[in-house]
Amino acid sequence: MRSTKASAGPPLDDRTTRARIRDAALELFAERGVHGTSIRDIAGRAEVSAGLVQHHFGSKDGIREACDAHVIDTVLRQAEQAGDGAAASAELLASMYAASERVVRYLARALVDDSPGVGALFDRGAELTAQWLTRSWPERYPAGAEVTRQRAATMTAMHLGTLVLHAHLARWMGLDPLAPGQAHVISAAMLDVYTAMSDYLASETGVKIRRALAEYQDDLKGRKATR
Amino acid sequence: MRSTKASAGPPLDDRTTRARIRDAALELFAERGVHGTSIRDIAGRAEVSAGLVQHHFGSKDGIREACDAHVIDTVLRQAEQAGDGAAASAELLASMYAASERVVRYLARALVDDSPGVGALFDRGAELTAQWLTRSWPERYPAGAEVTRQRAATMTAMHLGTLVLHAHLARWMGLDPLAPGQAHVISAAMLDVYTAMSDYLASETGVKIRRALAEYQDDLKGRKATR
DNA sequence: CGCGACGCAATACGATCGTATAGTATCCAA
DNA sequence: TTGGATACTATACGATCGTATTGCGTCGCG
Repeated sequence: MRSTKASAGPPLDDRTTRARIRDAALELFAERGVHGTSIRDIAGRAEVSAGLVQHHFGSKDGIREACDAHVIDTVLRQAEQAGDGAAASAELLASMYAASERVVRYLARALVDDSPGVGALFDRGAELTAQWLTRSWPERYPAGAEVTRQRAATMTAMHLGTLVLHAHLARWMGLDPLAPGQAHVISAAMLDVYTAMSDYLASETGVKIRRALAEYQDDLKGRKATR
Repeated sequence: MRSTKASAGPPLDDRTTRARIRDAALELFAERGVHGTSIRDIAGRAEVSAGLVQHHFGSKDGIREACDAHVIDTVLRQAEQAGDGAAASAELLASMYAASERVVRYLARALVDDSPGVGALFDRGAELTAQWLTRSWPERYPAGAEVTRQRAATMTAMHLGTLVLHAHLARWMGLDPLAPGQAHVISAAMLDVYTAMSDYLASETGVKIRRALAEYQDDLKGRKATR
């Protein structure tokens, strides 16, 4: 049924009814979260019966796992192509934006909806960032050191923050950064923020702030050591 | 009942049973999201009956609004005290961490659970950041300009990203940045990331990247103008 | 003393949820 | 031709949800 008969052979996977259901789930999970979406909602958007959703994915958790798997597959595939050039996470993000809007929107929600699979994606991004830090400043960020892990994780969270909080950015900037072709706005803005902060930290005030924080941390470390 | 009789007169608000219910709601909403939390869950954690929750807040949406109002009140109160020194958002974040762990954890979830009230908090943070940008670089970030709005919103999202993604940071760094007394780890890491990126952007590669992006944006602008 | 107001629990209700089951149509292989 | 997968719909069931209702005890105040 549903004709088009397309190519002759194997169940190529995509654009099948199963894929349409999965895409509907991706969209609704991204919009309302997993808890806020019912199987009947998904069936409605995919224009099939609720029973069919269950037939293809077994359970609601099955749909979620299928969504996670599809997103992970897409992201990792893009990550390979993006190479490991400098600022890996920024490029990776950009290529993902271009790959599939649906996947990116789901990813943005899944990062705070604690899906175990998508959590591994954060880890992968943080790992790439850590490697980049070590490559750029080997003596400052040794591989595996605590400081390297902390900086890499924080930087990853900052970059992904612009993804996760896209709704607020859209409201405040008057344009949706997840809409097709708008990703560069965020990339440019992040780069510009780094540039501005670079100036700021070189200023008199910036030097003072850095020194104050360094002293505070030394103090903290000293107190911990003598405790 | 519940003795202590405390002060004589009016329902002073806090530590009343009503406040205990609200705190339980704050915790559960933060942990599982609004959709993932039932009124009976809240009643269970507050050790009261489900009917009492309804009696105090009217409906589930009423509880949510009460949580939002309490968080907004707490945050704004902290924002006043924190002054408007440099890097306002960082200081504001730090003082909030110290004020109430429960409030911060709820805020982290509410920022991606689209609560209208908490959305206004993002706006307030972005506005403070925009003002700081304009004060620091008046010619580069004029008040009200599009570039100022974009940079301020992006910077705010980057900083709040470390809040919203705290679970991933906790997993990757081996310590919960929202635990009492751990906020400085993120502050220090963010500052260090800015410092590192400052070095990077001054390097040969960094200059090349910035030039490439500038050309890309000029190209984009030109194409839009001649279209 | 009495009588509302309030804090609180218990129960009941309709709606909706995830899921199980039964049934129909279609198509490929023996 | 037939028979069993496969794709798909329809319906039903038990659990849980938000909410409304009712009732009980305990104050404060006339």
